Amino acid sequence: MNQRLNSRTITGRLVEVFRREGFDGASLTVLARGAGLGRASFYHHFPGGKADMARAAYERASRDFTRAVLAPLAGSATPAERLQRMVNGLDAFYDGGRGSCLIDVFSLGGARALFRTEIAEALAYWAHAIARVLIEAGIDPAEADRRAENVIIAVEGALVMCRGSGRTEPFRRVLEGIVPALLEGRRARVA
Amino acid sequence: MNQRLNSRTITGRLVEVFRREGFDGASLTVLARGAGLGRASFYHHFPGGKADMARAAYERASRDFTRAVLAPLAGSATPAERLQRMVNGLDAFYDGGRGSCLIDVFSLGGARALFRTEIAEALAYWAHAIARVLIEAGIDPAEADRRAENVIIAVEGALVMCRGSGRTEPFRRVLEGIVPALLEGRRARVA
DNA sequence: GTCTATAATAGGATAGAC
DNA sequence: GTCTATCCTATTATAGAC
Repeated sequence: MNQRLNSRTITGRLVEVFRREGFDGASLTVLARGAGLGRASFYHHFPGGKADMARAAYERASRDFTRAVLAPLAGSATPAERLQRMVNGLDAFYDGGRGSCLIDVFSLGGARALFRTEIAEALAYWAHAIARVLIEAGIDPAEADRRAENVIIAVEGALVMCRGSGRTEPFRRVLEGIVPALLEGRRARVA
Repeated sequence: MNQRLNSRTITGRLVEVFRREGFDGASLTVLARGAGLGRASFYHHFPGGKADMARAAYERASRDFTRAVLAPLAGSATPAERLQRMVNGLDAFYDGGRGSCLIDVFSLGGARALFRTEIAEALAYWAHAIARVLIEAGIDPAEADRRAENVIIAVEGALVMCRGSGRTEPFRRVLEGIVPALLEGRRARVA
C-alpha cells in the first residue's frame, strides 16, 4: 500500500477496475485496492474525485485505443494490411475478449452524463476511420459506412457475449472474420 | 407516490430502471421513484432487498424475452417465418434499439456474481434455439451454430452502438439483415 | 506523495403507525 | 400495502501528520 507508483501505472489500473466494475460499481475502496493506493492518496492525483478518476481512465483507454487500433488504419500499407493491423490491435486492446469496453460500461448509470458526447464521437470517429480505408480499397462509400459500423457492432457484441458466456471464442472468431467481411466482393454481412 | 400498483407494473418499471442505470447505479431511491413507491414499501414486495428486486426484474425480462423472441422459434411455421417473428419480437423487446439488454448490464459490477450462471445459460439457450431452426432449414449444424451466435453478437453489439451513439438506425439495420444472413446460401430462396 | 483520522452524505434495510 | 422515522453501514471527500 505504501509503494510509490507513477501516474501511468495508477491510471492503467483504474482502467482495469472500471472495465470490470462499471462506474457506479467501482467504489473508491475497490479502486484504491486495485490501484495499490490508500483512498485518500487518490485525491492528490485526482482532485476532482471519482469523476476525475473515471475521466483519466477513459482518456488513458482512448489513447491506448488510438495507438493500437486507429493508428494502424492511417498507415501507408495496403488496405488489407492496415485492416489486419487494426484487428491485431483489437485483440491486444481487449485482451483477447477478456476485457470490457468502456464505451459499453460508461454509457450506463452515473457515467452516462459524464461521457455521452465523447462516446458518441469515439464511435463515429472509429467508423469513419474504417470506412476511409474501405473506400480507398474501392468499396462504395455507403457500403463502406455500413461495413465499418458492422465491425464495431460485431466487436462490441462479441465482448458482451464473452463476458456473459465466460468464453473467449466468440471474440476470436469475430476478429478472424473482420478482414474478409470488410473486403468481400460486394455483399455486406451482419456480423 | 401513494397509488396502489400491482406487482406486474412495479416489476416492469424496475426492469426499465435497471436497464438504464445498471445494478450498481440503480439506488433504492432511483428504483423507488421509477416504480412509483416509497423506498420502504419495496420491502413488502421484495423482502430480500435490492438483490431480490434485481432478480424479479431479470426474471420478468426473461419471461418477456421468452414470449417475444424464443417462443416464435418453436412454432409450426416455416423456418423463414419463425425467424422473422423472432426479429419482430426483438424489435419490440428492445424498443427499437432504445433499451439495453440486462445480459449486458447485469454482467458488470455487483450484479455479476448474482447472475453469472443465468446469463451464460440464457445465451446458450437462445443460440441453440436459433441453430435448431437453421438445421431444420438444411444448414450444416456447425455453420448453424456460428450463424446463431453471430445473430446474438450483432443484436448485443447494435444495442451498445445505439446507446453509445444515441441513434437507433444500427439496431434497425441489424434486424433487417438477420433473416437473410441466417438463411444465406440455402437452396430455397424467398423471392 | 502517502498515510491516519474524520467528517458528511448517500445507500440499504427495518420498525411500527396507519 | 404504503407511509414516516430511524438505524447502520458504505461511500465520498477532506484535514493534517509524516
